[in-house]
Amino acid sequence: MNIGDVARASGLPAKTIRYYEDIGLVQPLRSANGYRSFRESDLHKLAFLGRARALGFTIEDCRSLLALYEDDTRESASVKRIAEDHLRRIDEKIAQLQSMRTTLADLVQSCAGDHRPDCPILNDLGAPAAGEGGASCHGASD
Amino acid sequence: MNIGDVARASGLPAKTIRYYEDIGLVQPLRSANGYRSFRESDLHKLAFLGRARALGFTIEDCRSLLALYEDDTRESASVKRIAEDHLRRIDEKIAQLQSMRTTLADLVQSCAGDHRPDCPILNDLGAPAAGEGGASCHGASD
DNA sequence: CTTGACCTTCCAGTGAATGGAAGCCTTAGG
DNA sequence: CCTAAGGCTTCCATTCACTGGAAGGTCAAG
Repeated sequence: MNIGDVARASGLPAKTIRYYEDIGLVQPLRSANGYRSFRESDLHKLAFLGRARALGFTIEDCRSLLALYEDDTRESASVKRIAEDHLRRIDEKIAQLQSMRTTLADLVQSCAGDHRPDCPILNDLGAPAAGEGGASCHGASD
Repeated sequence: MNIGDVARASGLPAKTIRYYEDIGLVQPLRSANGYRSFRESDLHKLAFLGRARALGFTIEDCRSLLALYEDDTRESASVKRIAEDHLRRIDEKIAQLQSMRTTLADLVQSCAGDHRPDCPILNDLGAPAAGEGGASCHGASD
């Protein structure tokens, strides 16, 4: 299979597949013409990677998961640990976003959104109201 | 004020403040020795930026918000539009993370996490169970 | 022989910083 | 006067996971 076939079959862009080869996640063979030649097992790996990435695992997590997947002496505890760590990171992210969301929704709600310049959103960003409802949300945004 | 003072006062790392100058968000003066010299108004802007970033606004959003902040002929509708768009993006992100979370929590819950190799998490990533609970979560992860 | 769809490599850019190296400036102490 | 510490400067590289694009080789159909 050439890269285009694999892209269609796995749902991953060809660019991404090349990138995954670059960083050593898959090692397709090469045909005489220099084209990548993917085996079934490569396709299977790529599908695995696609699903793991869709669940938000980092590339390094994916590398570990793939190694465990191919290791029949693995302990499921190792897999679970990675998944639990990731779950925790997701929960943190959700909490952070929800905190932003609360503050932001308040601000949006309080803004008239008309032709006049008065704006509680800008007021808050310029100098958060002491005590209640300031944009005092902590933590990075990404 | 030198950059260190402003960093302490605004809570932003000096590196970040230099970066904000680089991309034109603040324009501190320079002292004879080449050091950046921040006015009160610069500090105020940086505090504004810090709060806007903490709410997850992008740098480009911040640039627009800052321009509106300094424009007394603004219409609050312009501000509200930016905030509403951002709120929508946050909601999308939360929804996406929650969908991941649901699938992942199911998988984690179903994994024994012991010394044996059998692992529903890897099984699912390797070939999602048809019908129910596959890692069929769509959309990018960042 | 040409066209068009593939494929290749390499380089650059994304967002929003962050880390580090190499080197000037300033101030306090000896 | 010399030195050491700490602050400041610039510039370059790195992060993460791709993505876009240029320049060019390959292949099958007409």
